Amino acid sequence: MIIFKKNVILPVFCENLPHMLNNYSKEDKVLLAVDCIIFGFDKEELKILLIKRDFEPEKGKWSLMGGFLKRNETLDDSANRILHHLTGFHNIYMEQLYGFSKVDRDPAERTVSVAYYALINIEEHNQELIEQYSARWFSISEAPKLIFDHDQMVNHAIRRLRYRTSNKPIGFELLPEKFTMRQLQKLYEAILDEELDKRNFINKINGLDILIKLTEKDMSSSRKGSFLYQFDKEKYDKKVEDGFTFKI
Amino acid sequence: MIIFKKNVILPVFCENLPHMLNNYSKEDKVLLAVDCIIFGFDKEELKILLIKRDFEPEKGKWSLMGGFLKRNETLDDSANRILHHLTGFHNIYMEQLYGFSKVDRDPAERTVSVAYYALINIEEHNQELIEQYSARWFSISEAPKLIFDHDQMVNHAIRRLRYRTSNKPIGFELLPEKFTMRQLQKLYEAILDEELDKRNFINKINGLDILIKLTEKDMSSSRKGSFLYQFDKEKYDKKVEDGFTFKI
DNA sequence: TTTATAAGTGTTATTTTTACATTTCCAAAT
DNA sequence: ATTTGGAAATGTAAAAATAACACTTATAAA
Repeated sequence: MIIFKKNVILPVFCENLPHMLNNYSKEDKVLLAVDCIIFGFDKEELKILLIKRDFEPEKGKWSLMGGFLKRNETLDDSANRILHHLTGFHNIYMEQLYGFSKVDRDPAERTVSVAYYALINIEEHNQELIEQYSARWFSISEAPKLIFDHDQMVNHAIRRLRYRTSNKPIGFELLPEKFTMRQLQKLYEAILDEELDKRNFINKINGLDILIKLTEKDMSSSRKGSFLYQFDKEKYDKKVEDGFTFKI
Repeated sequence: MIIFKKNVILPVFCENLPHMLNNYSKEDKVLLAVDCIIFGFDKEELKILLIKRDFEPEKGKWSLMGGFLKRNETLDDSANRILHHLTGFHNIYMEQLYGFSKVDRDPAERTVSVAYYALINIEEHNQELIEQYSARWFSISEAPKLIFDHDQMVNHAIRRLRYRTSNKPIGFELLPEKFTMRQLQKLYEAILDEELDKRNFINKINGLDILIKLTEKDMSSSRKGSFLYQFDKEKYDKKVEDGFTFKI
C-alpha cells in the first residue's frame, strides 16, 4: 500500500528525505537475494556445501545456495526456506552475516544479497536433495572459485564463525549428538585454523561445565576407546543467562 | 536487464530454485531502506542524532535518519549519501550493522532496512543542516521511543560499538583531533557502560603505542592542566598490518 | 601374554589483569 | 610572595588466566 500526501508544502531538499515524506512510489525497488554459506564438519575438516549451476549465466560454475526474498517473509524466513530446500531440515542454526550490494554483482539484474551462514551436522543431510541440486561438500581449502561475490561471502562467514567461538558454543551444532573430546578439539582447530594443546583444551572445556560425559565409548579410533560426550543445552542456557561467555 | 530462458525443460522443483534459472522477473522486489545510527560523544555521554518526523505516518515521532537505496549505488554509497545530507561531511566512519526485515515493520509499504552505524565528532556537525532536519542529539539513556524497529537498531548498534572497541580504535572517531586522556577514558566508559581504573587505563593505552603526546595542554578542566594527545593513524595502521588487536 | 596406539591426566612457569595511594603542577585567592 | 584547592600524573604488588610440557592407562589385536 502506498500513501500519497496532500496539502504538504515541499521544501526544495525534500526529494532527498524519503523518511520525511512517504512518497515511496518514486523510489527504486530491488531484488533481494539470500545466499547461504552452509558449514559442515567432516572428521578433521571444515567444509561448505556448494551447488553447481547448470545454466547460464555462469553455467557450470559453483555457487552458494540462494534464493529471493518473498513479499511475505522475513530474511530469516527466507534463509530457513532455502536451507530447508537443500537439506530437508528445519531449525538449522543460522545467522545473518552481511548485505552485499555491488551494483553489478549479478550481471543479470540489480540484486542485493543478504548472506547467511548455517551450521549443520554433515552426517544428517539429505543425500537425495543434495543430488537433486548437484550439490557437493568441499573442504574450505579446496573449494572452487565461486560465482559473483560468493567467495567474499564465504570469507566473511569464516571470520564470523571464528569470532563466534568466543561467544557461543557453535561447535556443537556441527557435531553429531554424541562426540569425543578429540572430535571437538579437531573442530575448534579447523575453525580457528590453529593447533590447540590437548590438555589445555580439555581443561578449558571441562571448566565450562556444559558437557555430559557418557559411560559409552567410541571404539573406532583406538583400542582404548574414547568416552563420548553430549552438549548440555540446559546448563549452557542457564550459564548464558547469568552472563557468562564461552571462550576457547 | 532481465534475461528470459528458451528451450529449457523445467523440472517441477525449479520454481524454488532461482539461482538455477535466472527467471528473475517472477520474483518480488522490495524497497530497500538504509537507516543510520549516528553516534557522537559529548563530554561524558554517548549520544545519538535523531530526526523528528513532521508528517504522517508516525508524525511527531523521533526516528533514525534514513533513505532508500538507489538503483545505481551500493549500500555503503547510500549510507554515505544519507550521512552527508545530515552532517555535510564525507568520509564519516561507518559500518553496516544488520538487515531488518519484519514484514510489517513499515506500515506504509513492505520495506527491508539495512542499518548502519556511524561515528562523528559531535563538535563538527553542521548546525544548519541539523536544524533543517529538526534533528537533535540525545544521550542514549534519555532517547525517546523511536518509530518502527529503530529502537532495536539502536540497541544492536550499541552492542556492536561495544564489541568494536576490542578490534578497532573507534573511540578516536568520536573525539576531537586533540583530546585528553580523561576524555578518552570517559568515552570508553560511556561505550562500555562501566567505570575503568585511571591508572590501568592509561597504562593500557600507552602500551598500545598509538598516541602522540603533545606538549600542549588543555587548561579548561584543572589548574594543572592536562596534556593533549593525538591519534597516530600511521602507527596504528602499521600495527594492524602486523596482526595486532586493539583491546581496552 | 605381549604389543601397539590413542586416550587420559596435573603441575609449573609465564603473562595478563586487577587493585590500590601519593605526589605534582598550576591558577586563583589571599 | 605565599598559600591553597583540585585535577593530573605516576608505579608496584597481588591475583588470575594462560601457556608449556610428558608420562601412564586402557584396550584390541597379534
